[in-house]
Amino acid sequence: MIKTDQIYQVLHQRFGYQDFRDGQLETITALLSGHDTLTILPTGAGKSLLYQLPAYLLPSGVVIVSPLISLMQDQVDRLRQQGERRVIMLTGQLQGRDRREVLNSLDQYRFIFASPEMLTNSQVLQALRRVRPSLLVVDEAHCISQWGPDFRPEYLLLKQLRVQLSGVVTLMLTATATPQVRQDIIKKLGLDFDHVRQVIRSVNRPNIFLAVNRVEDADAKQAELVHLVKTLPGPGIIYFASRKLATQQAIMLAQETGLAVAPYHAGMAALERFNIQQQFMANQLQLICATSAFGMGVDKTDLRYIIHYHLPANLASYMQEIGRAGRDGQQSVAVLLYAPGDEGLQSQLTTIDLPSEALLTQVQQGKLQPAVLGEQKELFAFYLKQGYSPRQILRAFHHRQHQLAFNLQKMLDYVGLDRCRRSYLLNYFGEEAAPGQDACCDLDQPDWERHLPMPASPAPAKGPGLDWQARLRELLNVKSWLDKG
DNA sequence: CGGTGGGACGATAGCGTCCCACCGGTGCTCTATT
Repeated sequence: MIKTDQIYQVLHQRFGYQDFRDGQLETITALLSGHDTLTILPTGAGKSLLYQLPAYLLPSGVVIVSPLISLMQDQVDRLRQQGERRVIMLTGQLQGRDRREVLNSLDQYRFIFASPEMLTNSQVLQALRRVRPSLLVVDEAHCISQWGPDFRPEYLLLKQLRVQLSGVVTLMLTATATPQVRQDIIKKLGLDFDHVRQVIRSVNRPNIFLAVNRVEDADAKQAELVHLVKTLPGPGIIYFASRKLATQQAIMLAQETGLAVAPYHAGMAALERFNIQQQFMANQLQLICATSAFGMGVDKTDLRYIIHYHLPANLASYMQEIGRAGRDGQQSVAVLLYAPGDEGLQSQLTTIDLPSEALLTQVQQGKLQPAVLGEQKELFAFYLKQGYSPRQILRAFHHRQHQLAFNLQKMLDYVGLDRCRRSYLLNYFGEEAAPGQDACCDLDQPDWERHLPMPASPAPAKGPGLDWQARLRELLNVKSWLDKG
């Protein structure tokens, strides 16, 4: 049994902190006494320490499941800066002899980072079984619920991974999860809800003002967007549900406002995406026009506004996206622009084209190639390979469709509210309504745009060789934003 | 659902209008060609 003073000793000596922050000791104690734990803490609250510290008290390695290679890279870099050398990242980059060597000596690593896809590879799994890890960490655990069923189904195989690792103690980490999502995460990992310790802190962000600006049509929305970007101090992010529009509006806003703007979406080259994120962090860009691809791992503290040009798919995504504002505690705003009919795009995006049962059956029996299943062929092939019957698969997807439609409806209900938006959001996240506060939402303060105590924008950085306008021209010249839409 | 691009058509020489089909987000890994 590990004692509390041993925990503090590691905290002082290894990490150089005097004391824990809210939720940290509770989580670490639960893990070290063998309890599976779900911890929900806001970004910046020190979630990495929750597994880094136990790693120095446990007898074997810690496996961390992460949805993005860039997130893993950040963690690996940070650990190496702290002087930790026993860190490895298992990705598709690691091939051939290097890969064999790493897998053969996997037990010498203290921190093993990997994607869910990599963890279900049979060679990796075999190596992991030899390691007998002491702790499995699921970072950004809401991805299991959000992405697992219809985008990255390997997330659902983590349940089997846990069994094969003899029910390894599991830590689930996220910044936002509704009660429904919490239950879903626990269930999809094959854990028993009643036996999982939950360390949950409020998702309320009192310094983020909430507003919905209703407009008549696309033209009015355009005008409102320009008005907001000219009025609100930056830096900021505008979210779109289409790559093309994100790119077009970035160009338009650069011209209209003279700000340093760049688009960001998954159709752009990795290097370009990396550069844009770096420039944004360094204040060389003041505004990003992005799809939902932008955000995870973006830890910029002084974001002043998040505007949504389109509806997000659900309130959980909305909360994650607006939660990127105001991490410095200063006044910030989240404005959702809504024109009648906007929900059409999002409802289309969340519609899965379901094949007929007959077609699925023929693919299952090998009479037809999975290609006949259309764009979602890999997804359906995955479930068939897992041994589900066509009927089971279709039933599950019908259920999923209802759930997605229901979640979108909740998002629309938020738009149409006639009472405090914050109370509604907090209720949705299973919390009591917060006590009244000065700057809350547009329904309490319709004239908010004139009265919010917004801090000034930081001066854009203009170091030598960091001229954003030249960068913009360069990007425009290669037309890469437009070609890859 | 709504925006957009292409083609047909009409009325008359360079272009407007209408209709229809199509598209729209998120990332990992592995494998076969340039």
